[in-house]
Amino acid sequence: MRALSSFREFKPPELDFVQQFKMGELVVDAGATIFLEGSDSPHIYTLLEGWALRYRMLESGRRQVLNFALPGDLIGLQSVLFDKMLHSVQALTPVRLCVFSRQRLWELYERHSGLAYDLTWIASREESILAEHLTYVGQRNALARLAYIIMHVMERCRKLGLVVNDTLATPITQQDLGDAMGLSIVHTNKTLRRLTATGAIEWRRGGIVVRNAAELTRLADYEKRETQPRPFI
Amino acid sequence: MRALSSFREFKPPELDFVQQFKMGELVVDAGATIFLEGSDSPHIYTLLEGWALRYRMLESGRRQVLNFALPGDLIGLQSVLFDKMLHSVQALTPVRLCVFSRQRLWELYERHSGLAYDLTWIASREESILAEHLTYVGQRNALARLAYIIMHVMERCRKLGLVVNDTLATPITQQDLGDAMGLSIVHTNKTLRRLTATGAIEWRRGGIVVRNAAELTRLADYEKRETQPRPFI
DNA sequence: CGTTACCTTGAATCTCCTCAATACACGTGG
DNA sequence: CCACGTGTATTGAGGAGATTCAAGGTAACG
Repeated sequence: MRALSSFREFKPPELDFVQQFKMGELVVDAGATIFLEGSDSPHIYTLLEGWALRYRMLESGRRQVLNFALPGDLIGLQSVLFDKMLHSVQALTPVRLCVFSRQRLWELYERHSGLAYDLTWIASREESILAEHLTYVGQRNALARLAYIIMHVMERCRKLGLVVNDTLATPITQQDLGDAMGLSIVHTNKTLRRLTATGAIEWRRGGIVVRNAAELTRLADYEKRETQPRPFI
Repeated sequence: MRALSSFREFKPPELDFVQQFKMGELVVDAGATIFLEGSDSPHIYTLLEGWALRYRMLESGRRQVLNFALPGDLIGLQSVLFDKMLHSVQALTPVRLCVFSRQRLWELYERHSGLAYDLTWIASREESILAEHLTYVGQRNALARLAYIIMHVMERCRKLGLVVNDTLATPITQQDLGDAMGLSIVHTNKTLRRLTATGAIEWRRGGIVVRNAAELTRLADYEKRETQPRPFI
């Protein structure tokens, strides 16, 4: 419930609306497909707990990971705006979802302009994340790409309190990282070993440790672009 | 004025609002920067005439072209939602812009839920275009990437009536294409020559001719994802 | 204790990049 | 009208980075 509100305070009527907007909860197994590209679902979700993956599958068998979905993330907005989903979403762990009705979204736009604004904001933030990924995949080498995507995930998880002792427990595999940054699994592995060798991070089965955050940022050749949301007045 | 409405019919009150929402027109020279990354503008625009480029510049001098802006496109929504632009926008030709006030956007959300919905829709469509670009840059080779980006531009321009006799007059350079698809200028050129040699397209100074659309689609290894907007009820 | 998913490493190959040089088109000023 | 500068396109050569193929190794799980 608080998931959506991670970036601002709700007003009481908004909270009421969101509360009755909620249709229930759904729990899916690890590995299950939450949305299939091309499908048309009557629901949208917010992720309450667990990890998920947004991706596009090609006929060749190749996969482009678009982003990771974390608690608080809205999933399936596209199936509201378009007549079908344009990417798939898969659970990486057992996942708990909050279910909303697609129908009642019209009401949201008519009665709660603040929440409508938030939806535009969410869509636009997703866009800017993809823009950043695209910039890395298009313009940087494997080492910088992997350093970046690890930074990106760590940073988001840090804000959610999922990072303890600079350690993040995550179901992400090297295959996932490679598919996100347009690298083969072999090159991903070799580059990840190089990255570990610098002492910036440690890669473990089921976890990532950041040993030297400054070095990681440097290796990612990261140019900070801090943004603040502009609140709805 | 009709630019924004390219995808649906406006209701009379919405039309009224948009009409008085407009603050005037702005004309900029070819090469001028419309938005600079990191800046904070009190205006947003729609492109009425001409070509523009959305891109991110890196300190290293490399550039990632995110997308091309065409007549009807909204420019600068990010400066409303965030406290700054996260990419730059540059005019490729002399450009005519319709200027709107950022302030009055709140009004739009409060009084015209249909238009608010449209803004979310626009943001989400931009996201899905970036997802498709990312998929190409991440998963396909130079030939498919270039075939794709040319298809993409031609398709959008076709809908705007800018393509006559399968020919598009465009200010896009090989450098632009390369920066969009993450390829060096040299490799872009060589691959473009190969693409021309197949007979699929013809590359001219200031123009692209599609000689064999089916072949171009095949070379792009394109998997069609037709979408319809879901109208606001 | 065997199966499965994930990680690791070496070798050969190829795509794509950088460097370098040249050609072509267009506009400007002498 | 021609010389010149500038932005764009073209081509060759050499090399770095990434891919594919192939073969193991390791941890988790029933």
